[in-house]
Amino acid sequence: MSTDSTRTAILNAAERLYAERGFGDVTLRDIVAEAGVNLAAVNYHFGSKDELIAELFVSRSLATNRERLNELKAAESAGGGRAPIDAVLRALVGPTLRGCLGPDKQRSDAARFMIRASIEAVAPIRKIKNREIDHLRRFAAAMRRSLPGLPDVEIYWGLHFALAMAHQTIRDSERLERLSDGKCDLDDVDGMIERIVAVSVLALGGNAATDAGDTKPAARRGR
Amino acid sequence: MSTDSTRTAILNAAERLYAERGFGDVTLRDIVAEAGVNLAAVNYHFGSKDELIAELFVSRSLATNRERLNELKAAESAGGGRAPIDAVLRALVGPTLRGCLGPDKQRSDAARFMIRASIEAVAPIRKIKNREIDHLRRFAAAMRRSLPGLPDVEIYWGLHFALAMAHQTIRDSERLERLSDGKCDLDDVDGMIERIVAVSVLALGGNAATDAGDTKPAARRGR
DNA sequence: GTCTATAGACTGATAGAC
DNA sequence: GTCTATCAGTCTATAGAC
Repeated sequence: MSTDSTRTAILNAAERLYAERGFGDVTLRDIVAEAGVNLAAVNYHFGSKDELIAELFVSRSLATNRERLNELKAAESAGGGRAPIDAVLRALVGPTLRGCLGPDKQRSDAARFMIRASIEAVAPIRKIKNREIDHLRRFAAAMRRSLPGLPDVEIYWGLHFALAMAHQTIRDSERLERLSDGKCDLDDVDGMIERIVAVSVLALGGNAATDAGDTKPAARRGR
Repeated sequence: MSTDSTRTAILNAAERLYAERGFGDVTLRDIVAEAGVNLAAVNYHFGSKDELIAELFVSRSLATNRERLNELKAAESAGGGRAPIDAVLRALVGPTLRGCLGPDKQRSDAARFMIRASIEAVAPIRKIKNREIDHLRRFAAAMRRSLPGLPDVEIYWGLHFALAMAHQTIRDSERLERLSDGKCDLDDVDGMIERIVAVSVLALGGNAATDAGDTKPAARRGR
C-alpha cells in the first residue's frame, strides 16, 4: 500500500458506482464500502462529497480538452496556421464523442461516468462547466481564421450547433437507438463524427471553402 | 377554499421554488413553508417527492406535445395529408422553444421549471422522458411522408439533430449568450426556430423538396 | 495517514390523533 | 384532509487512538 492508495481507491469506487447507478442513488457510505476504506477518509482526502465529484469530473474533462486542443493545433500546423473548417469542427466534437461512445468505450467506467455527468448535471459539475467558455473561445477563434468572411454571430451559432449535436447524441444515444430500431448505428463513432461535422459545415454555409463571401449563409430563410 | 386548494398550493409553490433554485436545493419543507401547508400534506396528496415532481413535469410536457401535434396536423391538412419538411420540423421544435425561451417566457415559473427539468434531469423526470418515443414516432412518420425517397436512417438522424439543437439551445442559452457576447439574440425565438429548421432541412439533404432521389444526402463525406 | 466512534443538522416518509 | 410527533437515513465534521 503506497501513500495514497486510499485516495485512488475512493476515486475508482466512486467513478464505478456513479457510472452504474447515477449520482442521486449513491451515498458516501456506498462508496467507502465499495472501496474498502473508512467514511472519514473521504472527508480527509476531498473535503466533501461535492469536491469528490468535482475532482472526478475535472480530471476527465481536462483530458478531453487537451485532446481537443492537440487535434486543433495539429490541423492548424498542417495548414500553416489555418485549418479547414471541417478539421476544426472534428477537433471540437471528435474527442468528446470518442470518449463517450463506441462499442468498447460504452462499458468503461470513465465513459459512463461522463455520460451520467452530462445527463444528470448535478450542482458541482454545473459550476465547472460554466468555466468552460474560455476553452470554447479558442475554437471560435480557429473557426474565424478558417472562415474569415463569416460574421461572428454565424460562427457562434455554428459552434453551438456542433456541440449541441455531439452532446445530445451522447445524452440520448439510448433513445435514438430505440427510436430508430437500431438503424442508427451508435457504435460507428467515426461515422457519427463525420455526420455531425458535415451538418455543422452546412450550417456554417458551405463546403469548407476558405472565403465565405456572402454574409447570410444557411439560416434565416424566413417563413 | 375548495376541496383541493392545498394540492394546487403545493403544486404552485413547488414549481416556483424549483424554477428558482433547482431540484437539488429545494426540500419538501421549503415547499410546504412557501405553500403555507403542512409537511404531511405532500405525502397525502402526491405520495412522495418524486411523484410531485413527476406530476409537475407531465402536465407541462403533455401541453407541449399537444401543441406540437396540433401544428403538425394543421400543416398536413393544409398540404392534403403531406406537409413540407420545414413545416414538420417547425411543429416539432417550435412549441418547445417558444415555451422555454423568449423575452417574457424566460421569467415565467413554468418555463423556468421546464428548463431546470431539461438541465438537471432528475430521476423521476428521466423515467417520463423515456416514454416519449411513441410521440416522436409520429413525427418520424410525418417526415417520411414529406420525404418519401429518403432512407429511414436519415430521417432518424435528422429528427435527432433537430431536437438536439432545440434542446441544447434551451439548456445552454446562458452559455451561448456569454460566449457570443450577446451577439446571438436568444430573445428572438422565431429567428432561432427558423435557424434550427433551416439547418435541419440541410441535414436532411436539401431544400424541402418533395422527392430526395439520392440516398446519401448531407452526411458521410469521409475524411 | 488511516481508522473508530460519534456528534449534530437535515432530509423524506409515516403512524396516529383529530 | 390536516395536523403533531417521530422514524430511519443521509451528510459533514471532528476528536482521539494507532
